[in-house]
Amino acid sequence: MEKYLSQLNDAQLAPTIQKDGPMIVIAGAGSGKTRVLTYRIAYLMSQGVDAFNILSLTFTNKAAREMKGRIADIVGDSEAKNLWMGTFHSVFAKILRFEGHHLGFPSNFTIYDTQDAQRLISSIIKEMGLDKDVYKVKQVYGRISSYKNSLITVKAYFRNPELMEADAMARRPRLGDIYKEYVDRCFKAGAMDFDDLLLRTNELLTRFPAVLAQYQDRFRYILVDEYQDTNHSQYLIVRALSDRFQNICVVGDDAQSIYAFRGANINNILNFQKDYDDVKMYRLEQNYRSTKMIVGAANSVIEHNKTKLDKVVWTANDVGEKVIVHRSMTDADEGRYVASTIWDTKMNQQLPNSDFAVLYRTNAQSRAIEDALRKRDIPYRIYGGLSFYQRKEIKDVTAYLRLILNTSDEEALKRVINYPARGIGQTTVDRLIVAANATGKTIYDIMKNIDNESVNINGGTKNKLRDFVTLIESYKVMNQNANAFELAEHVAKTSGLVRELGKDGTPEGVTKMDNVQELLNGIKDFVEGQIEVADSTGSLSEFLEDVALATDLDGDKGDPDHVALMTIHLAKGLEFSHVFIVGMEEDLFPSAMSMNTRSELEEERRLFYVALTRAEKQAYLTYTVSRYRWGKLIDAEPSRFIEEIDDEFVDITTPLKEQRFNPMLDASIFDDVEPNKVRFAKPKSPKFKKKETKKPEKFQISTPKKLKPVSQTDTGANLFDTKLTVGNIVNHQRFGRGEVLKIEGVGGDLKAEIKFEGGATKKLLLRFAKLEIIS
DNA sequence: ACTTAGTTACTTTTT
DNA sequence: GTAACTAAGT
Repeated sequence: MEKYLSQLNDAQLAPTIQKDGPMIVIAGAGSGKTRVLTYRIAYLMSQGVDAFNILSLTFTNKAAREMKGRIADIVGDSEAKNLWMGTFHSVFAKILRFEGHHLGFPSNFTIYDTQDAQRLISSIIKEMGLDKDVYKVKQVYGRISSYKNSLITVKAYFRNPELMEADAMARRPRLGDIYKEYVDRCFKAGAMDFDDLLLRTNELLTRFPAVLAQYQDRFRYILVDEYQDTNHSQYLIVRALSDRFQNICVVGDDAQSIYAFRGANINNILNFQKDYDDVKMYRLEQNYRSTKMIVGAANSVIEHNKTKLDKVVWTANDVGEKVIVHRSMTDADEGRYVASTIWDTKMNQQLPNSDFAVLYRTNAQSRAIEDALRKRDIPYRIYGGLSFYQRKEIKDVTAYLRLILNTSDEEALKRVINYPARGIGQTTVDRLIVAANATGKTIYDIMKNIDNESVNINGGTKNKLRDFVTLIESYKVMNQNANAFELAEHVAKTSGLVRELGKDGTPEGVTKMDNVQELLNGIKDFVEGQIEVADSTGSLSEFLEDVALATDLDGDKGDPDHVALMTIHLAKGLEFSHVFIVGMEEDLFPSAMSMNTRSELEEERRLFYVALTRAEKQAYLTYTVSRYRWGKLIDAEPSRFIEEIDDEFVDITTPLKEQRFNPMLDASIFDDVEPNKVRFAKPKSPKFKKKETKKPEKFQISTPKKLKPVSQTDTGANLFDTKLTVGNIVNHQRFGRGEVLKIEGVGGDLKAEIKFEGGATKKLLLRFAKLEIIS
């Protein structure tokens, strides 16, 4: 242990070896907080604390796994295995499996992901006969989620006139009723959503003092990482569990709080000292990660925030290079700049691809970067976005598995009852739901007893329902003996799912089939891997729990030498030698939706701070003059954050305020094309060049708004009067090669029907589709 | 009950 | 620029 402790500086050592009592570590970016946490746990164990008595909560499963690995290196595998380590959600899901029966939940309860939850809310809104344009599913879900995070239960909601009034004012007086129905239905389905995992834990600990006492006694030492991102619900759990021994160590950085939008409460970290007696506070301010330039730039940015703790991050590292700011004309140019800079840098300095990361504010920005990297043959990987487990074909398979474990799972049932199609339509399902709601039974129970139920369903359909129940029952029997992989494979084959996907010969269909195969492989790996793990049985339910709480960051397979593409949120906690932060534009970063209040803007700024501090050696900021967004070309303005960096830390290669590219002033090349419809992605069209020198006078006499709208026909003809004819072989970026079968429509509505290799026939708007004519 | 065409919202971030 | 959802037609 001495050997490890000697690796720490004085500031890191102090919190590491404070064994008992409440403490908070304010850890600046790159200051070695993970090291403090891991060594502290190892230290506790070396001081005789039993691993069983330590609970360590992290922000991602990946962080937990890595930390556990590092501790295992110090104290040995077998000891490290006994640590409770994971995200709030995964740890308390596990506890709820044991204790949920106190609350009336079965141990095999389902975890509803966001999609399941929103579907249920959507059907409730429909059943209640409410206007879906007033009660927007996402907004309703958001409200309910924030209530749960603030521990406002249905009861509490109806006791609080202010909340009810607020919803009534927002033209949603029935919100409380939806909330109530949603909670009831989840309960009946034996399901918890993400927020429930925390809310129900709170309920458990509050209502059952004996249970609380048991876990208080068990978790004598509690450590919480990324404390700045905890919400009220998580805060209360930590409070309750640590109340007896008060051996609580929280680590965080208020400057990196970026999850307020999902209920994280920055006050948890700002007020920690008031919550416990005699709190020891430590600060880690020396940054070991970045150059002086990057640290200086980041510090000067965060200075603009009003709400923050006093902390000065400094570094003894080299001065390094200034942050480079680069302007591009369009998002495609931006991608090219990023790709060519990566290429040049890695060639000149002999660096691996994995030294580079491209960070963006929104997932939608990844496409332009991807295209550019692909053209340069630079290996990359996109993190986040739609996770593997959220894809339709994967959710369909897991829905069968969920239903086998928990036939009350309403969302799983609705998903698969008629997929693949077996003649059970919406009407039948609606009637079953009505019957279920009226009797208090689950839909599955109604189906099982269909002969004795008074439902208005005809004999033929009843037979189909019986067949479905028989199918599921046969799976349940199999589940008693087979392992998760055998069962999943059997289900995929016999349910007709695989047959259904096999019929679809399109590239997408093939991909889907591959994905299902990958899922099955994953289950196989899981089953085999779990045999060695002591507290695991390799059961189907365990696999599904992993799936429900998995994120894309978790699995990292394939060639490790790739450029990483991800959102800034996802990049928190990671570091790269060279970091590109793209889309540094007003309305994008800071996001247009986060500029209404100071606190929202400050969160965006912290996000920028997080992005900058990911870089070890070099940070690049790029912005465009106009960007293709929502299928349209939008003018962009450099982000205010660029100017907030002190001049001494940045190298602005192109002045920010230079006359921006304006199609109206400089658009002779586009002739009479309507300016906001101009698409730069087609510069090869011969018409563009031909008209470059013609008719500038049109623009001198018209302002953009008064400009007579050009008819669709003209626009289309100018832009897309390519040589595309029936019979051409074309290449599409995503769909691959195909043959043009038909061309229809006029002008901007010009469509081509293309039969792609593999059999898919698609109608594409030529205005949007990027087609390359091969022959 | 299934198929097709049309519409919409997505594009702020995620356990 | 598309996927997912909805409404109308068969």
